[in-house]
Parts: sequence; C-alpha cells; structure tokens
Amino acid sequence: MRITIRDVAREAGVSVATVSRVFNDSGPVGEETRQRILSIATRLRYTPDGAARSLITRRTNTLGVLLPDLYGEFFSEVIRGIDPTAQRSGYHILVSRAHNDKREIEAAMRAMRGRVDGLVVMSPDIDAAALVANLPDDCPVVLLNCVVEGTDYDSLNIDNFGGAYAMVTHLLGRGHERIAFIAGHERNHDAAERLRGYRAALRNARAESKKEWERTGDFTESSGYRAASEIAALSPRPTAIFAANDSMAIGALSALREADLRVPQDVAVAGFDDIPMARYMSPPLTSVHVAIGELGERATRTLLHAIEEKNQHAKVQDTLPTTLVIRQSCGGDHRG
Amino acid sequence: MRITIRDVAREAGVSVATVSRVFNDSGPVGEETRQRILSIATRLRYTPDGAARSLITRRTNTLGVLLPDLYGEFFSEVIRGIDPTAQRSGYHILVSRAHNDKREIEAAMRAMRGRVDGLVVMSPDIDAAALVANLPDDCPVVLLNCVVEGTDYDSLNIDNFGGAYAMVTHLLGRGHERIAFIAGHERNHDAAERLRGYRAALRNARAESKKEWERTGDFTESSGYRAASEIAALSPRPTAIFAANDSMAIGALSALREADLRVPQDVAVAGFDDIPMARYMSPPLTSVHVAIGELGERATRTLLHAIEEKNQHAKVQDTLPTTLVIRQSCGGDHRG
DNA sequence: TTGTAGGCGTTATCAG
DNA sequence: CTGATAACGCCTACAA
Repeated sequence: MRITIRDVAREAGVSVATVSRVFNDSGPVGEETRQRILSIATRLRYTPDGAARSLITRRTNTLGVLLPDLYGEFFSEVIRGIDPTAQRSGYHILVSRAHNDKREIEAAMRAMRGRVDGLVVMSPDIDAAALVANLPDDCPVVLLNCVVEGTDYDSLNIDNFGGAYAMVTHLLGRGHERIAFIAGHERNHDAAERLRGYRAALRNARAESKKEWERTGDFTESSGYRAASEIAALSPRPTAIFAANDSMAIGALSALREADLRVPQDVAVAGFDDIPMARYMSPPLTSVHVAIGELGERATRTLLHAIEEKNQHAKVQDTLPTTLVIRQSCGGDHRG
Repeated sequence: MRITIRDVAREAGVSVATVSRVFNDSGPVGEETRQRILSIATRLRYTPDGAARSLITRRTNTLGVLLPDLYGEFFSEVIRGIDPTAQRSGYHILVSRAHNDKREIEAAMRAMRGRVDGLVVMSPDIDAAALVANLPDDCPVVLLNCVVEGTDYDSLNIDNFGGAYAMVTHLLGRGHERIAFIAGHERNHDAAERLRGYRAALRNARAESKKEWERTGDFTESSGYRAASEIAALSPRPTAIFAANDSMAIGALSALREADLRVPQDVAVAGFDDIPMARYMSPPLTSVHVAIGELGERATRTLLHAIEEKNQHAKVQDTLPTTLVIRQSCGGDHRG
C-alpha cells in the first residue's frame, strides 16, 4: 500500500494542508511542527506522488528529448549536456528515440504530450517545424539541428557550413588541388550543409571540382571505408579526402592503409566532429571540432527559459561555432 | 486552455465515461458513437492527460533508467537496446545520470519514485542492492552490471571474468609469455572482474606474472596511452598488452606507435567491448565482443516481466556471454 | 499558525 | 450500450 500525505498528517496529528505546506514551502508552519512532520515523513519514506501533484500544478518537471536513431558519441554527448542542466533546475528527462520517419516522430511527440513541460527535438532529416505543429501551442519546443524556416521556434544549429568551408580552405592553403568529399545522406540536414560548405569553398577559391570526387556515405565507418576505396582508385588520385564525420574518416584511414597509401604523404584525411578518439588515430585525425555537449546544454537552457516565460518570449535562432583542429592526418603542424 | 475529456464528451453529446471507454477499449461502445467520438477527438487534438490517468491507474507507463556518468558508445548502445523494447510495450523511458556517488544516486532514485513503474539501475561502482533498499517494495528493479549478492533482485551482468580469461588464454596460446594488463578503476565492478580474469588465466596456466605488468587506467583513451607508454619502457618488455576496454586499447596503440614499436610484431594489443570502431583501427583491434544493445534489451524484458508479475516472481540473475574477436593487432588470422 | 473543502482529468463501479 | 458519480493524491483558496 502506497503511503500518502494523509498518512503523514495523521501520524503527526496535523492536517494534510500543513504537511503540504512543509513540502512546498508554501506557507507558514511552526518550526516545531515542521520538524516533526519532516522526521515522520522520512521515517515513513513518504514522497509526494508526482502524478497527483502535476495534475493540479500543471507542471510535470520533466523535459522531453526526442532524438533520431543516431549512434556513437554524439548521442551520449548530447545527453551529457542536457541531463545535468535539467537536473540543476529540478527537471527530469524523458528520452525517446524515433527513426527519421514522419509517422514515428509524430507518434512519439503525441505520446509526450501532457507528460512534459517542454521538448527538445532533434530531427535532422525531416522538416521539424511541420511536425511540431502537432503540439499544443503552450508546449515550448527547442529545435536541434533541424531544418527550420522562419522565426517561430527557438532553434539551435551547428555551424556545419562554416566548419566545412574552413576545412576545405585550409586544405587548399596547404596546396591540395584535388580534394574529395565523403558526404552523408543528402536528406540529413547536417550532412547537406557540410557538403554545401565543401562546394562553396572550392567554388570561391576557383579550385577544380569533379562529380566523381563526391561520394555519399551514411556516417558509419564502413561507408567511409567503401567511399575511400573508390576514391583511392581514381586517376588522377585526389590528394586529400574530407569526410563529413569522423566515423567515416576513420573508415577512410583504414581503407587507405589497405591500399598501401600513406597518410598524409600520399593522401591527406580530415573528418568532422572531433570525437575524443580522433587524436588517437594513426595518424592523429585532423577534424572540425564540435562542442556537442554544449549543444545540449544550450538547448536545455533555452528550453528552460521558454518554460519560465510560458513560451511568450521572443524566439531565438542560434548557431554553435566550430573550430579547426589540425593534426597529422593532413600534414599536421610540421608541414610536409 | 487545455482540452479535456469533458470537452470531447460535450461536443459529442455523450458522457465522459463513454469517451473514456473509447480510448481504453474498456467496454462496449456503439460503433457509430465510437467513430463520432474519435473524429471529434482528433479534430480537437485531444490526448488523455497522463498525470490524471496514472493517478487512478497507478501506472505511469514509464521505465526509469539510472546510468552512471559513462561516455562513448556504451551509453548510446544501452539506450538503443532499452528504448525500442520499452516502446513496443507502450512504455517511455525516464533517463537519469548520476555520478557514482551514493548520495547522488539515492537522490536520483528518490526523484524517480512514483514517476516510474520500474527501474533499470546501472551502478558498477557502488553496492546497488543497498541503494535499492530505499525504493518501495512494489517497485520492480533490474540491476545492470552491479555488484549484487544474493538473489533478492533481478540482475544482469556481462561475463567480464570469462571474457578476460579467454583473451589471456588466447594470447598465451599464441606464445606470449609476458602479458601486461591495463585495468580500470578497481572500484568499478566490470573493471575488477576483468582484472580477476586476467590474473586467473595467468595463474591457471602457470604463466609468469609481475606486479609491474598491471597498470591502472580509467577507461579513457588518454589513460590507456599513459599506461602503454610506461609498459613500453619496461625491460624485458611485455610482448602483449591487454586493455580492459577498447578506448584504452586505442590509446595504447597510439602510444606504441609513438614509441616506434610495431603492432603486433613487437607488441600485441587486445581490448575489451569490441566497439564498432575497433575493426577500423590500425592495425584492426582484437577485442572481447560484448553485445551491449542486447544487455539493455534483456534488462528491459526482465523489467517488463517483473512489472507484469507485480514483482511477485522468482528473481533471476543472468550473465551475458562474451566472444573473442581476433584481428590483426595480436597477430590476427595469419599467425605471425 | 492551522484546518476545511473543492477541484485537477481520468478511470472504475454501479445503475439504468 | 450508456450515464452518474465516487475515487486517485495532492494543492490552495478561504475560513478559523
């Protein structure tokens, strides 16, 4: 049998109102009474029932987090940014994964409705704004890495374009004239932006570009491996390979090694994300650094703010900057 | 203004009871009435309020997941096993992270109380059974990778001992006589078991063992790097290094490369976990494979079962087997 | 400083 | 097949 506020009240010889006041600091209570109630409550192991409380409070103290079926470091780092931030403000997080399927995501959002005070939605493939339209107006939402037009929603994106642009510019500066690119799915927003950055940098520098230098992978090591194998067989062979994420870059390193090509002497390699493992690759991997944890943290802060303001605030679209991390896989510090 | 079951009932000209029956299949409703209610509900975008529902149902349809501050693939893979399994049975997951600090974990568990129908607790450092004692008896719990004695709780562990034992035996079989080990924190249960497996295999084979061959890391690449650097400087130098997880093994590969030692000719390297990236290392990393996703999935199944049975079932302690994956970092298939 | 009582949105138990 | 109505556990005016 679950013990309720009434049990505590009876035991303490007071009314439920007084016990409630103690647990919410919501009114004056005699110091002696408060202590008695508190000690009885812990003895009875009483904890207010969340459901009952939020029924009347209209607050669940829970943040919904909707993530795509991503794998690897990205997932854990985002959560690592979100959870502590939420906890500090007294919120729990309800996590849900959904494949990038419109129906599935809508189902997930519907299921969250009424169970959360706000939502962080990460859906790099689908037009998230359309999905979010299913939510009640009073449920604050922050869009993470989403395709979003207009200023109706708070949103946070990575500077994918800028990061890719900078990396290609760097490679050009090192004298590379044939730079290949391993892209992600074109439906994926991050992937598309990185590809756009690659193309723009080549175009602006009036550098050569060829269709066959662009290969498409799916962010996994194996797809990077395959793409790099194909690139290595081209002639003339590109002198640099830029992969749209580190996992694919690592797959590429593996493929080049098997093709008996030296990195960076024969082919330079660069990745995107700068996962912790990047620096331990052989050779250490040059990459575009993304502060994934900070992404989660900032999204959470924005969401908490929206909740405070009852969603009546000016929405803000923000972009998280990226930085180049130059290591030996593209020649490193000691120019070679 | 939030729309409730009453709004739907009024609009449809029926009582709330009927609407409720439609949404729960909990009684006979005229087909025509049902359709009318359904269409009105979707038009009004009505969704039952979770709080109110679970107040009377005594079910939250939510599973709590308490994880330590782990990072990398492990985290995402566990969730990847848990979430779909939970979703299929109509459950959400409430995720909480806690450092391996007794107070913090207790706080997290207290906060979950009343908000979840069951709990998956992963706490490899602390005696979880003691912590769980704080929960009400009627809240089913599954312990993941926990130090647990007795049979009072459902629990699931990785065969850390067996995996380490098998790997060391394999290395001995390849002729290695000086095998070093990079351990994890000794407080960590998984780490401790892997160390125990290493020692037992050496002892049972009457192979030499030295205190200086055992180094302690913390499961990060950098700690593996440091430990391997030290090991490389020993003389006589060990001919094999077995790291308690892949991240440390990868750090070790990096250190050996910088010390101009060839892998596997000068020093063989093996890891534990077999993360996806392992096969793309240079050289491809030999490892002990752990089906992390399956770990999450099985834990969830067990928990769902416990919830069905109202926790009145016979508790089961289970162990997930591991398998050796031999790649080139320890000589590979082509014996060398 | 404390108690009383109404209601939050649902489901469940009865009658009809 | 359908409709009242009493819970569920808690918060919060309002009254004392």
